[in-house]
Amino acid sequence: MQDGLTFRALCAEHGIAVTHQRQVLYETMQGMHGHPSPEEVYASVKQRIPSISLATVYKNIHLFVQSGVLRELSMHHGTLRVEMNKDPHHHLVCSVCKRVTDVEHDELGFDRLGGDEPRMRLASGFVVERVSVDVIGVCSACQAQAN
Amino acid sequence: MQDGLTFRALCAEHGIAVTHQRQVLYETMQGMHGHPSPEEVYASVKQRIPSISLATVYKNIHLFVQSGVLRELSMHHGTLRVEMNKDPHHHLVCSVCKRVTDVEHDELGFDRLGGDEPRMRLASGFVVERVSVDVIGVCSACQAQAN
DNA sequence: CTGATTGCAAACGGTTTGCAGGCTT
DNA sequence: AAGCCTGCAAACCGTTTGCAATCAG
Repeated sequence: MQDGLTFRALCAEHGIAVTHQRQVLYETMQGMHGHPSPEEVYASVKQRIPSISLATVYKNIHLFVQSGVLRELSMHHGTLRVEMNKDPHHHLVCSVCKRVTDVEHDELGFDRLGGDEPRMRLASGFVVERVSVDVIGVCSACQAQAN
Repeated sequence: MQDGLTFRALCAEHGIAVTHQRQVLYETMQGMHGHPSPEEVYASVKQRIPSISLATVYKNIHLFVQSGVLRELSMHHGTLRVEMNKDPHHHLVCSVCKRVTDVEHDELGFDRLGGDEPRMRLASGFVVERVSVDVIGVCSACQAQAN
């Protein structure tokens, strides 16, 4: 099965050990769309490995992210979320139901946003209240400490 | 004292009752800069009302935000943060120390970001890893339900 | 064989809730 | 007087940790 080979290669590439739970975890997550929470991932993986523990899910999600196996992750509505969409995109966060939906960069029309028209409506029907931009990186203080 | 008048007016305007702890809470928060967490606000308010409880701080922060007395709030590093900066701005989040710093829109130079140069450095020395844009608003499903 | 990884259970930190007494309107 | 607001303590939820047994390299 080629998935097996792929995962072995991935692990070798990133210098982490191949365990059964890691492989199943990885495959399961690849099959999930959106922004699954650890609990959701756990529930899904449990179908294939009923004995797996939530702690293992957490440990390995962190490992995947640290080692670069998983692309990125974002903190939304207070729980850890993993980003499954590998294409460049942004997020629509509903202030009522808190659901997070992806949008392509182009659909946003940034040239019209950010100014003085807070109530614009996107093609999807989403009414924009405000735009929050987070620039993630390393501050100069932490760069200095890194030596 | 004019602060008292201002706060009374604010409460009337937003239809909430005036209590001593609310007033002190509000004044204290106005005097804080950055993105204080409830614990930080609590510690600060405690200096003027030693008997205040953390639960009251939480309840009132939520009330302030709900009723519009406080401008906006953002969820960063998993804890509730209140936005004290009323000017339009964005956030620099350090991926190492997690500290959040404000940036004016202009300093970001969006025209150069978002493309294929992930490692640009801002004037402040902050090295950009990625940009995360959240568009907050109401999705069409929730608009339909609001009737 | 040695060290990393697992599963469990207990600890943890931030947040919320139920309740009895006190305060605002 | 009626009801909202407070402070306390317990509950809660998502996440982390310590540990002994097990597994990968």
